[in-house]
Amino acid sequence: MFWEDALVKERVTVVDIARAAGVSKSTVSLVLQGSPLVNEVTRAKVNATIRELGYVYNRSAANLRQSKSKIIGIVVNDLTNSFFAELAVGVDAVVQSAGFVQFLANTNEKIERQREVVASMREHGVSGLIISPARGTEAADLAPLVDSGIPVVLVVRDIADAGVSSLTSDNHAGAMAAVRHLIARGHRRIAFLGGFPDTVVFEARMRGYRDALLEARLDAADVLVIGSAPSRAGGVTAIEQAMMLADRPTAALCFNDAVAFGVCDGLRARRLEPGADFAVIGFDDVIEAKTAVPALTTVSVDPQGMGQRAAELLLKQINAGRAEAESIIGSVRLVVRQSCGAAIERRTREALS
Amino acid sequence: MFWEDALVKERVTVVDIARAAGVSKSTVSLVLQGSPLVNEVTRAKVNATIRELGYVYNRSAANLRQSKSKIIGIVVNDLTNSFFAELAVGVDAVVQSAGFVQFLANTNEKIERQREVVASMREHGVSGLIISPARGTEAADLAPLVDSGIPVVLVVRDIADAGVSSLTSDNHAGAMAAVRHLIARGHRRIAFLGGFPDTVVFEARMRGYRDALLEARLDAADVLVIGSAPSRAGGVTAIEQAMMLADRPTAALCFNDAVAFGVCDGLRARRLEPGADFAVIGFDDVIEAKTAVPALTTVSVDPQGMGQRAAELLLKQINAGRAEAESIIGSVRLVVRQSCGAAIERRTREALS
DNA sequence: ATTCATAATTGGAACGTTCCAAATCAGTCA
DNA sequence: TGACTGATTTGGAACGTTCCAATTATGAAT
Repeated sequence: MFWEDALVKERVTVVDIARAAGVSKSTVSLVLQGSPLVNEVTRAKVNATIRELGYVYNRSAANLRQSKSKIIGIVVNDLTNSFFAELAVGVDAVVQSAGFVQFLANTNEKIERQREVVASMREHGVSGLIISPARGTEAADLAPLVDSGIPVVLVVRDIADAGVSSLTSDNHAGAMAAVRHLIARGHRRIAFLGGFPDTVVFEARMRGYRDALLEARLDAADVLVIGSAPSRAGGVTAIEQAMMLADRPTAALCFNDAVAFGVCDGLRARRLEPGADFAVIGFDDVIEAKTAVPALTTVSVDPQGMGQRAAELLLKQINAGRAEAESIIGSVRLVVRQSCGAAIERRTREALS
Repeated sequence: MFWEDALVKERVTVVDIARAAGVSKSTVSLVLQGSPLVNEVTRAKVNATIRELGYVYNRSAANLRQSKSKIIGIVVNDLTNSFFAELAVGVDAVVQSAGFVQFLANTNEKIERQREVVASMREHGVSGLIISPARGTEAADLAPLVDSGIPVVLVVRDIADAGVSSLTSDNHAGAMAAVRHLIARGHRRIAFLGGFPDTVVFEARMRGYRDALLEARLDAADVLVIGSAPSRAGGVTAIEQAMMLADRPTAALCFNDAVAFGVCDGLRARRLEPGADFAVIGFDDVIEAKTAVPALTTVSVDPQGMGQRAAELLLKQINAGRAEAESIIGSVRLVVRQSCGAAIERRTREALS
């Protein structure tokens, strides 16, 4: 074992570079920032010494001086859900290319946790924040952030009167499209399964479901909407409950894809084949939706693209200084695959003709 | 529209607090750090003014002064894979409780991207790094990090001679256990499906598979190991290829759960029921494994727990200054559920008796 | 030679903390 | 009273950048 003395030597700074390259620290700083003011040959010399001495830029110092950072924060309420994981990679992709790095925190729907992480991010001087707020978050919770002029963009769940930008999807229209499709396929008893009833997303999707039913003068019975955790496990319990009903549904729109997968699982547990014996439609279009069997018919909100757009919106606001809050409602489209039984029906129809 | 003048006023700092509370900035600093040196009444007074003026601590400044931060970095190669998402939430949970915040970056297996994010994290002065290295990462890629004394813990994939701590799982033993189980259930033609053959994880699991076969004097034909992307889609293609074989397998150990789900999908596409007509075993035990139908038999590595342990190991090293590199090989256990057909066999056996 | 413009470089004062050494305070004891 | 405690408090110099204003070098025009 050696004493590794080399490790103990102190950090190399711009003045070390300056001394070694025979210029002033100001010049080194200019080079670091890629300023066009410095002469090509000195720039080369400086860059050479930087490499040679193994200099690493100290962003803490820079942040302190300029009172701004190349950091953005992203806080989600459930990273375990593919939807949010994909959202995060979408964000990551664009912030990385912009030379930013992201703090990521998971709140697990705990509002206290959220308060802590947001405070911590503020102390670290994030330049902006993308947040999918935990259930029960109020405008007041975001106030300190927006008062201090930090751009915030809400994703997925909007908060009324928060005065910040938001990026949501057209949940109402998506749900309507899905239910209309089921009705067109001949279904008359359609359930709405999964999700926490006290969220604005649930509310919007459920309203879309109901409006489509009403439009077709169908029964929108309360027993047919069954809440649950918005997870695969929640889907299993929701479909079980639905199958207890005296007058069983023959199709369901699910709160999200995770629930839809759970519903398929629950169906199979009862020896029912999703897509053939029961139509199921999801919401989100997570990556597995395409490859699952049966492939999931779902309302595509493109989580990764949503993350990208959120990040772009945030960066725009950061660069613009203080920008107007804008609310974007992303459009959404029904992508018809196997799980709603459409393909099977087509096949039988073809066989008959 | 108002001109929101209030927003423009500059940041409040410790000297503002000091002035307002009638003490020196040193005292305020002491209070901030919870030092026992300060008198209770002044502490209270200071805390009051802090709240009153809406002070927010500037960690950039503190980091600069103390040349250390409360930031750790975590870089994963595919956040879209539930395994890594869960790993990340495990890490998040423990670092958050320790008052740290995490930079999270996704490399998408791009080694260039990885280089960039690691460099960026270094500039930001992370106190430690948890990394699941991208395919093809070499010890040399981590050298600058370890030379500068930043603790690093490798997760999932170890790198030979990197001189850093690592936390992997006993892939060889897990694979053996799984295959032994299949053999005990009467299977004789067992495939190994999915994964990139040039990774150490693949290598270890495949060796375990092979050793179990050899142990039982069974044929370990090369055609039965079929690589693919370690994803759901990869699983679909792998099983398709396996079913092309003249002498088809009746069971498969899959590289990971994502592949296993894909294999189930592919089986169903051919009207084969996983668990009844074909036994499949996964690897990882991601959260959906339990609720899927059929519930997935899999080798449990507890990704979230793994993230936690990795974070604990890292924090230990950070606190200890310079610690010995330790390699932990997490133990692993086969959790038998439905997809390997065990339950079904038991049922038929019971029916016969 | 002098002036002027332009290009390139530079010293030094910030930024908001922490931390050391030193100073002040309030008792206590001779 | 004065010296001696222990408990609190406090200036001021760092930390590694950036940025302003000012300086020097270079060359062209007079």
